[in-house]
Amino acid sequence: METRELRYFIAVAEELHFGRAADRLQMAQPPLSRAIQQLERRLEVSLLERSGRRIALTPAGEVLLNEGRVALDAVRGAERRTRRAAAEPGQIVLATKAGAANEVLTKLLHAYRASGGAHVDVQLVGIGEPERMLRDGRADVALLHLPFDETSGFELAELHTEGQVALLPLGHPLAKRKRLRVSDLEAQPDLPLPRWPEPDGTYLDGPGPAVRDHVQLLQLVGLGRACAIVPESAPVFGSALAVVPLVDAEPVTTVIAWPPHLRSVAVAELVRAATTGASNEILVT
Amino acid sequence: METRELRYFIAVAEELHFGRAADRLQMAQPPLSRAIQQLERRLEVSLLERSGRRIALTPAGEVLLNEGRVALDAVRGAERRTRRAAAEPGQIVLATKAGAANEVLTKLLHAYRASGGAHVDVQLVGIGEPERMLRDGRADVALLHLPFDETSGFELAELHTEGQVALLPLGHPLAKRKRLRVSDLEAQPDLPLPRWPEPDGTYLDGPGPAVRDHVQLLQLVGLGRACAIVPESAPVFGSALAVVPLVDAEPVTTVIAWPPHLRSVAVAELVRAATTGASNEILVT
DNA sequence: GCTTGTCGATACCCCAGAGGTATTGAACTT
DNA sequence: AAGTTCAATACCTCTGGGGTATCGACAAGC
Repeated sequence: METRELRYFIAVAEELHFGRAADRLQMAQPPLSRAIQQLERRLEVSLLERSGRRIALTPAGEVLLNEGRVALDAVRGAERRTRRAAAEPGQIVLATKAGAANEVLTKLLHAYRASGGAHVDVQLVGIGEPERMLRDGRADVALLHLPFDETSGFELAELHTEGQVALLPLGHPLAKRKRLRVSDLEAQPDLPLPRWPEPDGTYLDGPGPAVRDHVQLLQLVGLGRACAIVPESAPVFGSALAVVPLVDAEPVTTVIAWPPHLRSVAVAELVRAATTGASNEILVT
Repeated sequence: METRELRYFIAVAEELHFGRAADRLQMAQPPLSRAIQQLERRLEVSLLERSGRRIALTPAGEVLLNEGRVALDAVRGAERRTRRAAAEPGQIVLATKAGAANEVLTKLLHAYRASGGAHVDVQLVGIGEPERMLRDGRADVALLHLPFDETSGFELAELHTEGQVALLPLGHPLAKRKRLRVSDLEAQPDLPLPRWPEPDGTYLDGPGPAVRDHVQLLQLVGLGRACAIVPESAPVFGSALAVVPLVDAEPVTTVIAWPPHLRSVAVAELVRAATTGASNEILVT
């Protein structure tokens, strides 16, 4: 199976519409229809249910959609990392969520520099981006946050675990409490929890305001439009917000993640610096 | 980048010889040379060092070799699992090393059957094969053994941990001891430890006999040609061998592994049955 | 009911490019 | 210097991927 065929199938499977898929692939519809038929003939598998002019995925089609996405990411990752290895020899790209894991990151970079490591290009990006960048090869390592990021397929080392706190507007009744439970926050219809984007960038329906980044979140809380649950170390800047510990929120673990089977000495050295600096252990080897 | 190009490059990078690589790919040498040049031109990266008529990999070439292997496996895995999903709906292929993890496996299958799961096709295969089968899609789940198998890129759940024991021919001086250390075995030049195959099927040089499977191993020990270090639960059948506990051998952990991002309900159910039956926890989610 | 619009499949054409053979030319070996 | 090895080049063939025009089935509108 060629990556071209995979790209075509994934486009069709996601759009469930040959015309739109062809559009997205910048090609005409007839060759796309033919390519999918040919793929089905070669695999000897029916991937699409063509009842009338509606199309739906067969169970086998579902499998190829899921596995194909992973495979395509792996190919793209290989290509990008090869390009970067040639263009900037010895350089490493580290991706992390802007505003998160600040202390961990600075400690990590200091330890790495002290050990004489190569140049690290730190990319501070949006929600969910570090994971995507690591998957498609735009990054060599990433700092991810469990349980929010999907880490399957990566190798990990744990760096830091912390509790979460509630952010509330000053003057709110709950703001004076010494500690809170998550259910206390959920019981406030006037102060809903915000909605974060799904991996595909869309938002699920719900009462809370849709939120994109940390700054926006702080602003919304300050305006009394939402409350929030954030890791203890999340910066609150000078915002006039109340911070109340949560006793039953899931703890957040910061991990350093890298693609499997990595042989890059630079990345290995960075991981070593990170883990010995934080004196933590490796989860998966 | 197309999988064809990846296949070609990997063949050349492994053989470091266009003629042999072309041979392996069942094609003529000139089109292969051209394909690689074209790949380098498209990526704008020099992958091979052509000094005279010798060939060597550039650093970028090393990256592409490593990452490309993983990516190719992912594509092949997607294809095979799609084929199997269509050919045998609901069926799961579980791969494990023949003769290993017997009790764990039977307990697992019982728990799964009790929970009303689908049909499981159990493949008992050779050293290192379960891992390969999981990587290239011939299996949906595998029982692997840490620290021997390479588990990077998979999701895992721990099932069982056990110590290792020494196997010695009856009558050997060490056979009467109550316990041994690994260094005791290594200090016996007349009774070397056997050599197991590397992932590529070749054997490293060394004093011990090259060994392929468990039966062969038991025979060699019985003949007084080798000693062995095996997990406690490894079956010794009726062989007349001495079994002595080892106090400092690395413990062996049996894990159930599956490809990342799996949405198959059948596999999820099997993993659930395995972990609740063994009452153990999941390592990576 | 007939029309119109939508959407996937078919028919037919074109040419980029993948693969083959014959050959060259550079780099080692003897 | 002659011979050998091995990648690169020249040149040819033809598969098959992509385009346009069109058909045929189905749904909605009047």
